[in-house]
Amino acid sequence: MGEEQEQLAVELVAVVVAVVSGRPRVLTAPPPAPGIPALPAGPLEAGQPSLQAGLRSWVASQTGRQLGYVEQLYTFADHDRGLDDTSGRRISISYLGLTTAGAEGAAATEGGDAATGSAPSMTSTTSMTSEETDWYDAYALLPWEDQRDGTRLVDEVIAPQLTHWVGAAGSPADRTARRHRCDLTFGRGGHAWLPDLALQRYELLYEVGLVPEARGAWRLPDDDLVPGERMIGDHRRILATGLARLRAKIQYRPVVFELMPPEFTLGELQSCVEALAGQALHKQNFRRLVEQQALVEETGSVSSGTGGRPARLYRFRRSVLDERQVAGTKLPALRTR
Amino acid sequence: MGEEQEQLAVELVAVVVAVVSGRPRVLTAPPPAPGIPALPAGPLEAGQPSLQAGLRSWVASQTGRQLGYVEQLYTFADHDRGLDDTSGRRISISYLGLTTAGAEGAAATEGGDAATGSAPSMTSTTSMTSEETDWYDAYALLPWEDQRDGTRLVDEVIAPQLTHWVGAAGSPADRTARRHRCDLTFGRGGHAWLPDLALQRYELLYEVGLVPEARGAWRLPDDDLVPGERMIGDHRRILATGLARLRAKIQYRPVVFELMPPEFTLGELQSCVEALAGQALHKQNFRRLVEQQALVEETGSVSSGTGGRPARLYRFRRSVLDERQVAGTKLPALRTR
DNA sequence: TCAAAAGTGTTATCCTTACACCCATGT
DNA sequence: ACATGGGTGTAAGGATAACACTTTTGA
Repeated sequence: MGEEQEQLAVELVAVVVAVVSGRPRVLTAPPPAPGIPALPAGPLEAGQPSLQAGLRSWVASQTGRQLGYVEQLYTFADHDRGLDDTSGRRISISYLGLTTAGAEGAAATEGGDAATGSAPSMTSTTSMTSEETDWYDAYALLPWEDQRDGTRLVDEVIAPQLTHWVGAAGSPADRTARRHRCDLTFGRGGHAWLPDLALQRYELLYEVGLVPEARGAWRLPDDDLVPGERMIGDHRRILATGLARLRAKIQYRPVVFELMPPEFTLGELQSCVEALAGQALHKQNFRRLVEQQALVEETGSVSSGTGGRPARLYRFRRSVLDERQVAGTKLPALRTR
Repeated sequence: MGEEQEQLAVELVAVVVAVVSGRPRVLTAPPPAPGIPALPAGPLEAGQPSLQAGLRSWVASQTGRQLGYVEQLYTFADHDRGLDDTSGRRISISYLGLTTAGAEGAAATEGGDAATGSAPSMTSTTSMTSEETDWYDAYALLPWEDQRDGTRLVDEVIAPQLTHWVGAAGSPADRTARRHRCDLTFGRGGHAWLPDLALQRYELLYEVGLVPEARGAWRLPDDDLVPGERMIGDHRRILATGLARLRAKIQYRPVVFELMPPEFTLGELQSCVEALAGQALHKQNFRRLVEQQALVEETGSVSSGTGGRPARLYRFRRSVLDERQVAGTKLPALRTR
């Protein structure tokens, strides 16, 4: 095949998620631009036996953390990705990783390519968990994605701006198309809010220019921008991609447990799912669903000090990973608590 | 960030699928090694505004075909990918494309990155559909994936080989693990055959050495290999990835219609889904599902000469693409006809 | 004693799956 | 007439979503 291939720089980017005290967190690396957070990332190097291995080693060296579950997300490579520099094309292969925020991750799980746990870089044995500020609140970066305590942000800030954008369409047909799109992605006009559409929402905001990293003519003046901290380059887009994937995946695969400690109460499990979905769930139905599918088993002991009646402790039935390669874990999107 | 990045070659690979006379077909490019088919592929070039645009132009120039629906599949980049040469690392970004085999594809649909329809290369206006042999029968490449006419191949060829492999495990624990894996991925031992597991099945066969492209010590003698034509490099693995993705996606998104002509009967639609799934479906339920979800609308006319009673013609209700960004198209995997 | 969270029970509704049967055409 | 595929109706079972209610702790 063609031998005149363009030589390119390839970068690995990680969206590593944990849930701490009811909020999803993303692991961030020491930011190159002070004050602007960045995802852990680094160039693909020749010595790395696989993409996953490379990613693991970058995360380890930049954050002192061993990853557990990892899966490939998406490969970005277009020009015009909202990058600050104009250094030509850079290819970013992004991954989604899940851990518990507390302990160091242990064995490698799943993946896609076979990554055995690569040389642990310089930071393996010493538990050099950098300052706790490494775990960035995901909803500080994408605030509109948290719908648990009201929809004020969407109602009062985003919707009016979108309406303005709809009105500014060229033709009437264009206008209806725009309105339709806004209604769907932000769950307005009779449509339900769908947590999975996180990426579409970000892309719409970007297109409308409501987000500071949008470039060129579209970008609105600072006062009109939607709240939410920006990140380096297009890392916020990558984060939205990861969040969307995670929200979708949680509904048909038992991946939540990668975010839980070995023992947990059903309440804690529910609140973890709620944190990810950004939505409250219906308690009884959630419990039934989990039990009915035999995802967990009781440990026998109970957890005290939950504020009320002590709750039974459960552990994940690891065997379902074998039993149910595909059949699925339905943790559905209910609305009321 | 690190400036000492390794320079690498990046390749775009396309799995383009159509369904012709009840069988899924893959578009192949002029093979570099005679007799061994290859997917359309080519290096990423500087002039290409996006990955998708690059892919489209490679497919157009190698096969004279404009793509419609395109989505990113997976990025492969490990050493030891079963490549024939040892020329170091090559990164392959793979895409899944859908078309009707007959006419030239028209407008660009969906994607992920925004690709406007790129310069049509040299082969746009002239309908240079290369010889019909470009469309390779997908089940000639992955024969075990077609379960519609019996399970002889799995029962009589694959299962015995797998049993042998299970027996050759080191420890008893290893043996049960192996058996378990085989039972699940090939739907044996009481488990159902799951069409979505196409990739896992290929990977298992590769690992066991039942496939000619497997390298090194594992590869079994030619007589023990499983039937099925090989492809260049790891293109067969990429094909399996595409088939798995398509089978999964068809169940929750209305992508089948990308494979259908503008007008079709419900019977034709069903047979298309059956071809992809490699499984027969239950007629009445299929019809109800399609109608109930209002995926199609009648055109008013009927198709004659279907062998029996003339069937009503339908067309896809394009508007569902807006209405149902996520909510989904359940075309489920029923068993009986 | 009261708030807070855990946990149980029941009901209506919809979707899935399956079965049996009738209709219209070409040969 | 009969084979072939198109098309309709209906019934059983299970999963979902929503109700209301009881239990056990800490403050």
